[in-house]
Amino acid sequence: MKNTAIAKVFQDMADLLELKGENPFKTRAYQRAARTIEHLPKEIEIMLEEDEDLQSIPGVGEAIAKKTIELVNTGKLRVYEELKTEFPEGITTLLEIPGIGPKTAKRLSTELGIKSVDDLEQAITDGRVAGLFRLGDKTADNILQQIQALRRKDQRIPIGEALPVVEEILNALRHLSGVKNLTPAGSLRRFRETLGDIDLMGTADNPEEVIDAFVSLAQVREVLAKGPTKASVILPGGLQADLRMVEHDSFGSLLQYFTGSKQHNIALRTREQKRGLKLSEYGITDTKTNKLEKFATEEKFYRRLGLQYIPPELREDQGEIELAEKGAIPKLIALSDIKGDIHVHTNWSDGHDSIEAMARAAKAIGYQYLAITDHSAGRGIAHGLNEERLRQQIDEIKRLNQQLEGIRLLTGIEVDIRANGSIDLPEGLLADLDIVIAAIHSAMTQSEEQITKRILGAIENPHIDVIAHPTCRLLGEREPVAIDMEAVFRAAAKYDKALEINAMPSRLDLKDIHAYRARELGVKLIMGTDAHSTAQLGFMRFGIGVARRGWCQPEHILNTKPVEEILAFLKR
DNA sequence: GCCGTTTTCGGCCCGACTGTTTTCAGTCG
Repeated sequence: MKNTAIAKVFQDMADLLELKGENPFKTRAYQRAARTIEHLPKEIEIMLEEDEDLQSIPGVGEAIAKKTIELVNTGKLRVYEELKTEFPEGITTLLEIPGIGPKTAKRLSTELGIKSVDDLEQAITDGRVAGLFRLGDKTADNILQQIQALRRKDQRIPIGEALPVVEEILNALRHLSGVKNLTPAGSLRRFRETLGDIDLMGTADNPEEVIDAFVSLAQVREVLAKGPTKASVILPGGLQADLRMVEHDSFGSLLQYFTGSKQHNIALRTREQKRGLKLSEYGITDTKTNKLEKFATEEKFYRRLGLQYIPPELREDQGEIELAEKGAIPKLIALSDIKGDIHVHTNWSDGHDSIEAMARAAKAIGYQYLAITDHSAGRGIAHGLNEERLRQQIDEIKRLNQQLEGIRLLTGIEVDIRANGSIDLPEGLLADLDIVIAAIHSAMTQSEEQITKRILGAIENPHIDVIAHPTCRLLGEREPVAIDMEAVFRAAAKYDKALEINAMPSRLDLKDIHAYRARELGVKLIMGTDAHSTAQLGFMRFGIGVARRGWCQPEHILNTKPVEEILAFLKR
């Protein structure tokens, strides 16, 4: 059983225990374990194979470890099955409605027999909900509105869609006089791959003016709330954005608080509580003297706690606080470390721009090299290159390399791994290229065994250097294929092949925990944008976000290295 | 149910808002 499935059982157990009115700390223990397991870079199945102690996972103790083993071995959990029989099916779906917690859900279920969101909607319209003790018209109406909002609202939005909109907004507000520190917080600042909402914050001499400008922006569809220092609006796509303006001298603790993650902040506060310090968005209070200390920057906030600064991407309660204590936070990769892009398309296949335009754009970014990797002529891929056209392209690139100064083009291909595992270009031709990237573009519904076999075959192929987007997922559009990633990582390490972090924001494949695990196993990683136009070369920053969330340093990513070293790797 | 540079038992993050109430329970982030 995979980690995601295990996590789901424990999350569901937490919900049911909460409904049952169990000790809230027990409930929280299950929630914490669920969250940690969901984001664990290593599959628990693998941990057990290697005789690793599950209690080394933070938040997993004797009881949850035992239950986890039962789940992995039998595919079921006896206490969970029993717990489920105590409640009507579907009751936990009520908890997904904002404003409904365990107490209300339980009462709706026992007093009105509500089993689903549809039941609830009916009961509100009937007036039955407003008739309950301690619930009234207003509460019932709010719940109804939340139900409708939930139905309208799209799922979590990929960061690639949200970030450009947010930047437009911030740029529009930044030029107002007296504005400082305008920045995103929350999951956007931590660079999570999808976002539930947008948190923005800043300081200004005249905050009200900034709030006024914010709610009158062209992007704003609806203003939900507006006060002197805070406003909430709805952006296109149903995305909610909150702007909060604060005092200059307490900006640091506030930004820290609203950046989260919630788990990171809880861990931090629990730690400091024992030392007599109380942490909040306003600052740090000494519980003896009751004196509040304010912080203008996050750096000063962490320093006061005796901690090294923790980059937002690491704030997930995955061991970063312990490292910061020892001063051992890794120096994460930054966009400026990247020396070239190794995965782009041109108008020779399905890209928009010429090779030369791509080269000039890459040079303008400051890259030393750019690998041209158009599609091969595989089935279903628009204008893929056959043998003859690829030969022509190689000649064209050689010609351009003589002309262009300050940028080196590498010849390459994104070759298709066919459904039967074969490669759709002859090996002799692949041998003539600087870089060969292989990827799956078809037959994505095959079994885990078949897909994994296709990828492993490509890794073992001596002409192939890089595997691109192995899970083939498209955020919000296509689920990842069934694939044994642990086997992929181990084969890549064994055959010294690079795995791509595809920086296209709809892919981000490898994702954060994959990058983490691959790095842990010593797999070389490489960053490609998969750009189909000059503008898309800018996708690199999304890949950097994934790499940073995977705790990657420059040395873990091949294209932080100069062209000679990349070529040495490719020609090895 | 987890966890320990005060503890193997007795704690467990913090503050704010809302609606329904005569002082607060429930929920959220």
